[in-house]
Amino acid sequence: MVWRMNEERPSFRAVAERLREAIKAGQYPPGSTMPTDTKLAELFQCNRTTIAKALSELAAEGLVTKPPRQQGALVNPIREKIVRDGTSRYQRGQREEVGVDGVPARGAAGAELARLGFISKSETAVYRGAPPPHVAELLGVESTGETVVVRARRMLAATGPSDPGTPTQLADTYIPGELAFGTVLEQENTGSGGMISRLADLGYAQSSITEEIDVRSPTAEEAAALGISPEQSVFEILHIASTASGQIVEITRHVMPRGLWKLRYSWPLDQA
Amino acid sequence: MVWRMNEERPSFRAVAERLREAIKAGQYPPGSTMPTDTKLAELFQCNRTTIAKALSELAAEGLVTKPPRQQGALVNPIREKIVRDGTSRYQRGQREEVGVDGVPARGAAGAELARLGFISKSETAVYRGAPPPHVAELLGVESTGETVVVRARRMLAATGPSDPGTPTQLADTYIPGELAFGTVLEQENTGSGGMISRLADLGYAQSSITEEIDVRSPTAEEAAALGISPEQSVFEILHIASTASGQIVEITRHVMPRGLWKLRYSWPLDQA
DNA sequence: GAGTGGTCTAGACCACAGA
DNA sequence: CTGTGGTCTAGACCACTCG
Repeated sequence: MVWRMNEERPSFRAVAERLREAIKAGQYPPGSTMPTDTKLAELFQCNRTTIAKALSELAAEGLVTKPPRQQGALVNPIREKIVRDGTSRYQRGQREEVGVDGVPARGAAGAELARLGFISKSETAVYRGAPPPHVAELLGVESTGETVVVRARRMLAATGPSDPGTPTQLADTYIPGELAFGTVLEQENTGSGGMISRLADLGYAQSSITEEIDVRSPTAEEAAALGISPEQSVFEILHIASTASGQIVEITRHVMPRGLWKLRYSWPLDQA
Repeated sequence: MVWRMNEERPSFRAVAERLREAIKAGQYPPGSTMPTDTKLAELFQCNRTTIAKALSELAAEGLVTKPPRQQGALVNPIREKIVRDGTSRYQRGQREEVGVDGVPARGAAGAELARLGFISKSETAVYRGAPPPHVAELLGVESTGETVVVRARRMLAATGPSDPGTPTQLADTYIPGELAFGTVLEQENTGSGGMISRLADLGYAQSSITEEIDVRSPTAEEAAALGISPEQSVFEILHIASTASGQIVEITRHVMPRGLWKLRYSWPLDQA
């Protein structure tokens, strides 16, 4: 037997590194399928387990995904990270470009995707329900029954109209029922300026935003909906919008694969 | 042989879940050492490899660390996540409480740590050097030679003066040499108000901030310096400070274990 | 010298997918 | 049906640490 001695780094890491380079060099282009583990194991002269561990590293980085029950890992079609500019995306100028909803489809996110050569797609479901407990507490509603309007969106990046696209984020918006029940906010399409403008029309103009950012492991459902491997962690951004009087009128929970995004915030300093 | 059939979830995940609960229940208290893999394997009636995979999950979440060459995983002493409030920590009110440097030791971060029952410690090294390439580009300096003043800090949370503490973040600040060479910015202690006030004294008052947030795998050095397992990802926050004229006067790169922190940003909206 | 964690292999079983 | 990936086990070696 050949003994790979102290090669300074474990062999599964060396395999991962070689695969990483092969992907970057274009040997396995974006969107393509990699050889099966068995073939890679032959190629690298090692055990299938070693290949699996190496691919697991790449999956955690978001470079590839391993769709369940499908042969060969999938190379992520999106190469550069998408930038989410928190402070500019909700400003007036951006909002006017907004497409179907408060979170812009052709606005900030759409522009960033376009720069990378993708078009933005989204699926929306609107229904009455209850928010998760920590959201319910912030909104001051019960976390059971029908206390809020939920606007659940799934957003994707596609190379063209016929491409089903790669999921980029889940965004669930919760609006207290007393503001939203029976209003246009229960319609899928909220018109020009989106949800934020409609809330303003109803007398709930947003005046300040807080966003809380956490990184955690995805639930099985999230991993499936985002088409990522469970070893890749996700951003969870809790977007909290308040009126000038301090009332919280809307909370959106974004869940995004950590390998796909970069976040950016800009703000002026107090002049002392 | 006992065949664990389709138990709905793989056994390594079940083991991870039981260990997670045992830790939360206080069976393995914060800061303590868990039994060796071998003993856990006996306890759970499974192979050592299965235990290793379960512990690897917990390490990725930041619940435990597996220090190299030490027996038994270490339970993370810090239970709740520390909140880093990006928008408030650099405002004047916070900065006046600042201890030894621009990033507050007894300021914002110190207050958050105190709330969790910890005290803040830090180590600082100041020297002339070159920033990483992407930072050099932003600063408009070369990425070789001695082009900037580097203020490298390592911050820790400790339970008391005698506790060496748990590393919470690395923060490297880069200031262009033409601003900083020969000034008080090359001293370890920059006095009241910290680095930001000294830059203002020198005519480079900061007027706006941009922060870019990325989540990635740590380098081996970072994992060692932060005392985390390599499977846990880290936040990399690039903090960019500009003057009113748009000149970038300081860039700080924060590297923080993702399991230890939550980020928060707040800002007012344009009134349309 | 024993024990330990990290690594690697060989081999096995299963559910499932595609031919 | 075969092939595949996910999972698990048994067993091995190594570098290292601790008595």
